[in-house]
Amino acid sequence: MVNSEAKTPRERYRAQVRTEIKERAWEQIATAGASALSLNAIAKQMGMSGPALYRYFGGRDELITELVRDAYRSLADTFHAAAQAGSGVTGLAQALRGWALQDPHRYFLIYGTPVPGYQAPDDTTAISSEIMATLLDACAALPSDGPSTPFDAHLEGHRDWAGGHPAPPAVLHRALTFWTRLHGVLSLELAGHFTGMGIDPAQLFAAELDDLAGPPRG
Amino acid sequence: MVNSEAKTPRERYRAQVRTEIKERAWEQIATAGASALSLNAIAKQMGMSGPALYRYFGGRDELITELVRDAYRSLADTFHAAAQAGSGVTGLAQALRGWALQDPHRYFLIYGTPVPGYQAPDDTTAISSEIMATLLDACAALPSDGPSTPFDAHLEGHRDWAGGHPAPPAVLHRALTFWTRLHGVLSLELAGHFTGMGIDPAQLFAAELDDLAGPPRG
DNA sequence: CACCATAGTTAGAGGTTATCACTGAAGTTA
DNA sequence: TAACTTCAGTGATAACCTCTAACTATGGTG
Repeated sequence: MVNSEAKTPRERYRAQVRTEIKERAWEQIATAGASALSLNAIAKQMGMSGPALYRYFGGRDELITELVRDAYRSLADTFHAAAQAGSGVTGLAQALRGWALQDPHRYFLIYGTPVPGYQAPDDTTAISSEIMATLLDACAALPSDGPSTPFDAHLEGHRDWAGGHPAPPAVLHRALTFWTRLHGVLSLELAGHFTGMGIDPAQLFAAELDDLAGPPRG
Repeated sequence: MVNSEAKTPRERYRAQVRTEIKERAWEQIATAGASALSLNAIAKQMGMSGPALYRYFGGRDELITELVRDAYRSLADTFHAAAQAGSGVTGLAQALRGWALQDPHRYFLIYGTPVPGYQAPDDTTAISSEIMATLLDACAALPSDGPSTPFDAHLEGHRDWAGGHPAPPAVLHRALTFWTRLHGVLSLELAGHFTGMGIDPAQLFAAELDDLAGPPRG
């Protein structure tokens, strides 16, 4: 018998209830944000009473941690798929934006305001570097490169985060700015800071992407 | 008698208590984040009992709104001071970073994950455009300019947010990217996404700033 | 001094997370 | 089949939270 999946019926049931709880949690997060996530409400919605959920999750924080993990996993999968589609960094960027717009609260759960005491568990940083790896691959495939900047020199000495990826500093730099710039536009868009301004976030995003994927800056 | 300030002793007292409440609220936000702000705790800390605070603020939301307003005001003042110091966009950028690092939660209160039901009152958007105006002034003083991009054309038709500032689209574009790019680096830094990576956020920020203030991109 | 607007109080409704002791049912073993 | 063990779900309870309502007491003002 295979150890990994579907062992005892009890475990099957347990896993099913766990995923249903998470589904309800996602619904709740999608409508009201992570701060409004209520174990009580989820329990009531599932027809059972409050403390029952503590059989499945140690508490609110543990549930949120699990959701963060799932969100990271989802983004990593999206990135992998986009990378395999082979449309380079622009494909990755569009995949990122699509993923973010599909559920803004999920994006904020990862990249938004950090919750007070919470800190990401180790495996999320593993998934995070997985994401970074596919981004680095895409950036390495771009035509390189402009003059070396002082920051490139700094990166030469601090490339641990790249997980041993054999890319020149300029590529690391590009991946980093890809991340920060697109996050800059995206997070402001999702937070609604452009709504009152009348400008089109998609075009601003595209402009940043053009500047990123196009010219090796000089 | 002057209408504007220090009228009756009661109003003086009232204003004093209001500011003390806000001070405590800021302390609380600085340590535990905005989501953990508790009127009850503030009241207890001030030696009075819960509901007393409702004489001074309509509720939690109204207090937070006030804090958001103050945060905007503080940032606008910081920007004005930096602009008057006359060190251009780099001065503005450094002022922004210093202001953000001085109290990260205050930054997130403005530019972080939007709180569920809350939406900014009108006057905060007024302050926001005040900030944008000084940024536009600084950007207009930069040497211009590269080739016109498609997004510049879009901005030509959507420049309402600039509040009638007489700047060419390229300058509007630059101000916008100044905002989004620096916010990208800054928000990720404040959220701690660089801590495990070993890179220096200050240098990444500086690199983005160089790219922004230096070459009219091509 | 008398009056009254208002600051602050307690009580309470309704919400939350979380722990505890208990019940009852399901699965396991003799 | 009968006995036993494990565990899901329960209600009660504690300790918080926001916010409303009614009441008291005090300070400023006619």
